[in-house]
Amino acid sequence: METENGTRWLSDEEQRAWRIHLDVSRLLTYQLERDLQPFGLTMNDYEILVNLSESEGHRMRMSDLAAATLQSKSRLSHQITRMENAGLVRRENCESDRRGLYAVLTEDGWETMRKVAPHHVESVRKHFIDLLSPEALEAVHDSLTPIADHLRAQRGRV
Amino acid sequence: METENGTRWLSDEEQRAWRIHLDVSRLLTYQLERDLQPFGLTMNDYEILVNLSESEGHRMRMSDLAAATLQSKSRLSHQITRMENAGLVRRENCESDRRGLYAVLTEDGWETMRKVAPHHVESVRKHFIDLLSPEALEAVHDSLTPIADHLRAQRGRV
DNA sequence: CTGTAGAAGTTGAATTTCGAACCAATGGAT
DNA sequence: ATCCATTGGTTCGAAATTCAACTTCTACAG
Repeated sequence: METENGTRWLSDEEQRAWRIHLDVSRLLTYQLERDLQPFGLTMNDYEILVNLSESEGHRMRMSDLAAATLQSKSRLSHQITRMENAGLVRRENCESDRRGLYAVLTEDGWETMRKVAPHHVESVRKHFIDLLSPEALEAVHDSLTPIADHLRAQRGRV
Repeated sequence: METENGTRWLSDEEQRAWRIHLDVSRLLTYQLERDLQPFGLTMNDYEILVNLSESEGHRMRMSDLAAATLQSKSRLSHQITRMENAGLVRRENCESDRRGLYAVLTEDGWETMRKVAPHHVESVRKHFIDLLSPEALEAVHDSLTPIADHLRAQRGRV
């Protein structure tokens, strides 16, 4: 599986596994995005709502939120501005650290979350979870976990 | 695992598997994108180069290319324009169907491909393939395949 | 033939994302 | 106390993406 210049090319199995992972991840976000559209939300919006909903006080520091959702600060900042305009969240400043800001779920944001969540879960089931046997589910989880760890470690590195 | 309103919420295992898949797919594209940056290419660029390289005559119809790379026609059109400006591909029209266009790899595009491919493969290995045991690789492939099929079937549906 | 629905691609404007530069506040060193 | 390197966040301009409108051509029904 190695050639003159020393490159370890992918075997057929490796190729296939890699391709399928790539395709699924793209097709899946495409589909979930689509299922969310009728509610006027994007996956990004939704994920932020989830994170805030699960946090106490329905609030999170901007940087924590950025880290949790794997977005750049810049991108999150824009994102929150849009959601603020849509009335889903508001910014509140943080008195313990005067540089800091909280993104806080509004009543409207909370309501939206409660309304949309069941549909989104249904969507995730239909297009992913329910297509996996319990064993497959476990296999996927166990296989992917070390990769996630590895990638998170790389994340900040130069 | 079901609640009053009939929603089948995700179990903890399901949650975890789902989250990890999502995270891996994001972290991975982020990382691969990064590894490609020194060569002045994006994953999109690269994927188009691959597709063209593997096609006979180093050419593909725009719509086939769009389908193969899961992009919209519009997006592909812009993408090819950029790559054309970068000298990696050129458009050629198709005499069998006068609406049609081929995207064709230029000599430069081909050279770039040959130069970059080993690094990209190395990157895919380092951040994905080599972190999976052969069994895990097979499990991932087998688990994800039906999902990909399902999603491709949904794809065009209204 | 002719008309017309649909396919192939492009275009342009609006939106989103990225990256770098920026400002303000913090927490240690000295 | 005073630097000053870092952290938290925003902003700006450039690049990428989306969405709808548009043109040209094909295919095929009548």
